[in-house]
Amino acid sequence: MRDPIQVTEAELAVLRVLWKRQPATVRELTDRLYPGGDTAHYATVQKLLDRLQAKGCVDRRREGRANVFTAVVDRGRLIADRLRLVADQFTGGALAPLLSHLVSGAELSRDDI
Amino acid sequence: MRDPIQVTEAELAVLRVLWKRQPATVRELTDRLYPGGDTAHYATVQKLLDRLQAKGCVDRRREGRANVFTAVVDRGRLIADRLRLVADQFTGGALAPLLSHLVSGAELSRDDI
DNA sequence: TGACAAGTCAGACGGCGCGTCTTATATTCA
DNA sequence: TGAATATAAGACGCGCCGTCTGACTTGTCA
Repeated sequence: MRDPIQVTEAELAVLRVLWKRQPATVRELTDRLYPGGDTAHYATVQKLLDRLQAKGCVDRRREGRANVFTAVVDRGRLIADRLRLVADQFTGGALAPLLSHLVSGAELSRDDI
Repeated sequence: MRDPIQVTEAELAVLRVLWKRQPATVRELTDRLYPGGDTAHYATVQKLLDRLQAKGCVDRRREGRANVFTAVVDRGRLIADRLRLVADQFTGGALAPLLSHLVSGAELSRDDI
């Protein structure tokens, strides 16, 4: 099976913006993440996008002289992968035992099923 | 609220042994984790126990010339903390949205509730 | 008692990932 | 052509993690 996608906090911040405003340039993303950001911040976002692309989370498309980025993984996929990691570490991969720890904090559980 | 406990993979391996054979000396743990391990592995386990104690996961008690360790957190506590982190990152802290990603892989969900 | 084995403790090390930043190069347009 | 804007590649510092070394303490037994 494909191995789970692991995303860092800064990378996730980029994805969060992308999920809202789908195709976006580096500049648009930078303006949202670092309002009034300078050249360095711009390059930071670029590097994060590089790594996101390497992880298969993002698609890069040339448009004019700029790159336009699109997210190719959704939030649910990342969540599922993270939960799988937790399951692997704690319950030998079984997902069911995790349920009990969720419902202790969640109240509308019956509706979901 | 107290902040969630974060444990690394090697630290978790120590805890897994402890959860089975409750009070245990460094030697016992080392023999289980590094069969035929030398002095260096012994020291590694010691350092891991140091860090586990600093994180409040383990209790150290002197017995003769040796230290005897006991786990003071259970697996469920660590799982709950990890799930909380996932929720914070992806759903703004809400646990309920995580449920749907669990049931896709788990089948006995009705029994748990 | 003195020497030796066994355990403890503090600290340093290499590697790696993450977020950041610098620099050099390419592209577009007035 | 030159200025503005974008890209691309790489280096940097920091912190964490797992490991390992060495000096010190504690108990045991001839």
